[in-house]
Amino acid sequence: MPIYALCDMNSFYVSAELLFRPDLVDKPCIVLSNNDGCAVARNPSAKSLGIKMGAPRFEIEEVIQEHGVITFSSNYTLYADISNRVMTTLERLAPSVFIYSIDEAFLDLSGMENLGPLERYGRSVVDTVRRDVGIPCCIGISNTKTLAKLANQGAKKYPKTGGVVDLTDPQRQRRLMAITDVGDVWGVGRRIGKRLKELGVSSALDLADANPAWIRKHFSVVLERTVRELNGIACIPFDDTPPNKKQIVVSRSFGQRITKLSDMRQAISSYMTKAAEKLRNEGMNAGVVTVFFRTNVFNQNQPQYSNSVSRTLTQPSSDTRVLISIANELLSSIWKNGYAFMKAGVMLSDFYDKSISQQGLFDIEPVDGRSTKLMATLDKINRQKKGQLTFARDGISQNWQMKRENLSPCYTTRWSDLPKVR
DNA sequence: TCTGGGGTCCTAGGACCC
DNA sequence: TCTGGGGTCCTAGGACCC
Repeated sequence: MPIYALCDMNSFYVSAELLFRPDLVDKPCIVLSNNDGCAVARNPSAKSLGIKMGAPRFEIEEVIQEHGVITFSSNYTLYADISNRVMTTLERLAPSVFIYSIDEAFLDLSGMENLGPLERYGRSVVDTVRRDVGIPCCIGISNTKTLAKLANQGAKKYPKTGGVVDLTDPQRQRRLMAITDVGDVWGVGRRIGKRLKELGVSSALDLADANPAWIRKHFSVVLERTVRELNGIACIPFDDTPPNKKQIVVSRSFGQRITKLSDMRQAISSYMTKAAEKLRNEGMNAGVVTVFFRTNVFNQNQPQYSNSVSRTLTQPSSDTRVLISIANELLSSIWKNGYAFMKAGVMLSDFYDKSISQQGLFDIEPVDGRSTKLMATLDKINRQKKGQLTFARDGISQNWQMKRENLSPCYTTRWSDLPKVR
């Protein structure tokens, strides 16, 4: 039987911020999403004030003022760098690591149960990450990913576990599932959780004991797999080779509403610049370009308009200039005056490997080697200093840029922001 | 007034073909 | 004029995740 450990950072974004602000550790702290829109990370002290994950800022404004909650705008450059450090540490400690998200990784411990108690191993991982990177984490261990996730939640929820739970024992699994809400099971979201409860399935244990065929009939194969995983049958492969991306999306809400086509052009062009950069990082060309935008769906008093449009390219490309020009044509085709737009984005999909797609049988245009070289040079310069070279259409004024009022410095990735020791 | 962004997987249904 | 069944491919939309 396989053995998996899930290592999950505690309040990751806040923990990353507090690494550089140890003076604030005892205060309630939260990190806000883009545009300072809602709370996406809270330390325990902020959680105890009742600030919920994803709560819009205007709803918690009172609590913030009353209790002096420290708010950080999200600083993804910082979090990505700290995440890299954690993952590198984990790779040193386990034979196989699958990075699941910026703050979570599965470790494959199969065969290691003979080397001593798994719980002791888990504790050594927690201690090492804490010592080497400074970030607190919890470990859950079991025979399937879904059970490892459950174990991890137990480790987070019950302090006396010391942040490590070995859930390989079936009796222990049942005990924990009995006191876990079905909505807290990995793979059960708000909708399905509600429907399950209406049908009398209210705990994780109820779900584990449900008939898989019945679940498949009333829900889906996805939930059926969850049932089997809760019973210790691994259905979700470990998968330590991340598959190639199938689509790239760059979208943002604006700091101020956009009403002019010229502003929207700037925004779309700058999103496409980012998307094309990601695409080249993947070593891919995109065959389909999509542009979309929408007004504020929360404000039903304003006239609403949202639309999206796609085009299939005759020649897949990763050239920023080509992609921007197509995106702008698409934008013109669906643009309407008289609306206040809140959000827009671009999507690239239908990817082809660069080295293969360049010799397609039906290529009409010869492959432009200069384009590839130009883009490579551009990426190199921008890697050294972000945003050094941009496309004129990205615009200069950019008054639609997102709001980030409490942005912390890039402590670890920009020389000028390096913390100073006095 | 103020409500994130970036992904994946699955399914139902339409278009089309024989 | 009547009008079956089976297959494939594609897309939109729903649900989930962090």
